[in-house]
Amino acid sequence: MSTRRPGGRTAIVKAKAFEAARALAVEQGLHNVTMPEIAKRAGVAPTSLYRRWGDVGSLLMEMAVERLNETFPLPDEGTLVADLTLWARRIAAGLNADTEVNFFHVLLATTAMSSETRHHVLAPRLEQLDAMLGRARLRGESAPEADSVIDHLIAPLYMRSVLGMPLDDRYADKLVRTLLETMTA
Amino acid sequence: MSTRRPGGRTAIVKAKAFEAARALAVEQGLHNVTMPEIAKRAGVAPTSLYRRWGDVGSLLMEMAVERLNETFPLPDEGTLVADLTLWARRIAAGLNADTEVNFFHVLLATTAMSSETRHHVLAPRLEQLDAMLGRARLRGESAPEADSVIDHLIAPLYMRSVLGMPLDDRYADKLVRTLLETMTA
DNA sequence: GCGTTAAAGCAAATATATTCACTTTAAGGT
DNA sequence: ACCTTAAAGTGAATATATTTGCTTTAACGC
Repeated sequence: MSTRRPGGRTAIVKAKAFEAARALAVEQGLHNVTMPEIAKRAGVAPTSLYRRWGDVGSLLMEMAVERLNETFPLPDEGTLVADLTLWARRIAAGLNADTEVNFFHVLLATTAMSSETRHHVLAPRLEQLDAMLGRARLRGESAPEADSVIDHLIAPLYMRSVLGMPLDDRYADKLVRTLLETMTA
Repeated sequence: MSTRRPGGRTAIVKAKAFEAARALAVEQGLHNVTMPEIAKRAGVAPTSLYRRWGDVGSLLMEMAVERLNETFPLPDEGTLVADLTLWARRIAAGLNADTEVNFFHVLLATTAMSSETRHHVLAPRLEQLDAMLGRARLRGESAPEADSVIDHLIAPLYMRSVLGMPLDDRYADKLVRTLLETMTA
C-alpha cells in the first residue's frame, strides 16, 4: 500500500523551505527567488523541492496561502464593524510589514495559475468572508454583499500597497466607514 | 560625441521586441516569458535585448507602459460622468481582452522595481487623472479626489480581474455611480 | 523493535539563460 | 556620397536552473 508520511522530516523540510522562501522574497523581491537559493538557505536538497512542488511558483503559492490563513484569519468579534475594522487594520499592517509577503503579489507573480487553481485557492477565503457576513445578519445587523467588501475594502488596500501609497489604521477605518455608509444609502 | 540613434533599425527592433513580448505574455503568461524566446519570436538577437533592457522585467515594463498610454489614454468627453464611464469601460474591456497585457500584472510581475521606478512610471498617469478631475471642477462640476477614484474605481476593476470575477460595462457603470454618490453624501 | 517504502539526499547530465569579445550594419552628421 | 560610431549581430564561454538515476534515511504500520 502507499501510505503517506507527512510527519517528522517531511514536515521539517516544508517548514524550512517556506521560511527560506519567505525570507528571500522579502529580502530580494518575489521574482528573484529561485529553487536553488531556497534549498541552500533552507539547508535541504534542491531535488527535494523540485520533487515536491515542481517549480518556485507553486512553492511560493503554498507558502503564501498557509501564511495568509495563519496571519490573517477572518475575525469574529461580535459586531460587523469590529470584524471589518480588525480585518482591514490587520491587512494594512501586513502590507506595511517588511517581514511579510503580500499575498496578492504572490497570486500575480505565480501567474501561470489556471483559473481552477486560482478558484481552489480563493474559494475557502470567500466562504469565510460569507460566513462572517452571515453571522452579522443572524445578529440582526445589516451587512453588505461579499462582493462589495472585496470592491471597496480589500481592493483599495491592496491597490494602495501596489502603488506605494501609505496605509495606516486611520485609512483602514475610513474604508470600513465608507463601505457601511454606502450600503445603507 | 555620443549622438543617439533612435531611428530606423533601432525603432524596428523595439517594435518587434514589444510585439513579441506582448504576444508571448498573453499566450503563456507573464512569468513564462524569457529573453531568448522574445528574441526568437521577434527575429532579433538576444544580445540586443539584453544590451538595451538588461532583463525581461524591464523590457516588459516599458512595453506595458507604452501600451497603457496608447490603449487607455484618459478621456476628455466634456462631463465627468462621461469621462469616468468611458475610462472605466475601457479598462474593463482591456482586462477582459485576451490580446492585451494587464498593466498591473506587469507592475507586480516585474517587482524588483524600486519605489523610484514605480513612481517614475505612475506619476504621469496620476497627473493625467488630476488634470481630468481639474477640468471637471473648472466646468463647475463637483469631482472626487484622485485617491477616491483609485480606491473605488480603479482598484475594484483590477482586483476583480485578478480574482477572475466577471467584468462588464454594467459593472463599470455601477462603480462610477457609487463613486459619484459617495462623494456627494 | 523491525520491515517496508515514502520521501530526502547526492552526483552527474542536460537544458536554458546570460555574458563576453568580437564583427557587421546602417543612422546621423558633414 | 562619405565618415564616424551607435547599435545590431554572431558564436562561443560561462553561469544557472532543472532533470535523471541511483543511494540513503527515517516515518508509519505491524
